[in-house]
Amino acid sequence: MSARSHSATSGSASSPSGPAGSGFCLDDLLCFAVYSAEHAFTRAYRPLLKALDVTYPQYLILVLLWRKDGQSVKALGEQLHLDSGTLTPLLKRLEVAGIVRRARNPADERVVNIFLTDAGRALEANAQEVLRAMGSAIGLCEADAVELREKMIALRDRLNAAVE
Amino acid sequence: MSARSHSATSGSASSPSGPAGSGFCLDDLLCFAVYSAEHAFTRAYRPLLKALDVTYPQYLILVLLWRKDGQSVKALGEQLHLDSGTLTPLLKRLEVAGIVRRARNPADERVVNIFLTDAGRALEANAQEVLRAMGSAIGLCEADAVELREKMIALRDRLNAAVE
DNA sequence: CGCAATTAAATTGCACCCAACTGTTTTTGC
DNA sequence: GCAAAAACAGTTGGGTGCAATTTAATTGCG
Repeated sequence: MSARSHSATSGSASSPSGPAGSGFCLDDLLCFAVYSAEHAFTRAYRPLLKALDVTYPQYLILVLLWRKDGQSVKALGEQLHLDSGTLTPLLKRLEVAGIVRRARNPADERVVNIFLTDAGRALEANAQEVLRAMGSAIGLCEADAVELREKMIALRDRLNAAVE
Repeated sequence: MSARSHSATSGSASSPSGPAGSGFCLDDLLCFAVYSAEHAFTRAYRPLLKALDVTYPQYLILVLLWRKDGQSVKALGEQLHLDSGTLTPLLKRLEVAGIVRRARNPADERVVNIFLTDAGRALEANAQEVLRAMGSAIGLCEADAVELREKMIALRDRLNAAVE
């Protein structure tokens, strides 16, 4: 008898707006709430990141590198939950843009380490402005944002665990 | 003096795991929590939806059509926050799969209405099983799931409002 | 009525994301 | 030592998502 909650059954009284059909409402689904919030974040970031000339996933890579430079493709992938099929072309684009440098690890030729260029490091200053703008767009006090973030991380980890 | 919270400043004491660098930690960012939770949902749905032979965005379209058949491309797009550039090829794939039928609206030839086929309607029964499995993977009681969902929807709407 | 503005889909081009596979390099098990 | 297994990045192909443009149909205003 494990957890059995739905948040998304076709439940009797949960859809005040439903005009027709037998199905459930999209806004009843937690998965859709997360799906559409994610798109809203991407949309909100887009104009801000245009100033840095990077996309949102590229920005997440930069966040990791600003914190710790020279990480391997695998290490970056584990933190973002992305594999080389996504990362290799993305990192190549960052390299072409002059933001990172890719270098085989001499001690282990299987590994490629990613290093920020001077230009890549310089972007961090601009990113502070992005953070500030997003903080105000989110429109939550610090405590509420932290609580929501922790719940999302916990949800993510449970979902990942359920897929093994 | 509008809202000014970040949930994501490089804040003093928020990163217990931080080994290096000047930047902030990825898990400190609410946007990343949502980003990775969304991917976790997609990953969790993938094996379940494989039984129906549809992808996750295709499933969301079906949820809308099960509720109300014959909606226009525009109507579907407004509910999913997607435009015709995404929907047209997706709906064509559903049509090729024999799940929906696309038909120009005789009353307004600009509009294309999407109708479920018998096969498309038949999938709804299987979807109940998907819902049940996701409910247990989410691992939240109904009340917590509803609360989290409402907070995500509110966050999404604030973000969308911030982009105009 | 007639034509400009608007609306709906479709198209094009680019970036992301994943599954499946390939080619090296390193580690392991004997 | 050396062959099998594992690890890592890269490649390919298909689906998603969005900006910008195009085409066709409708509306609205003079």
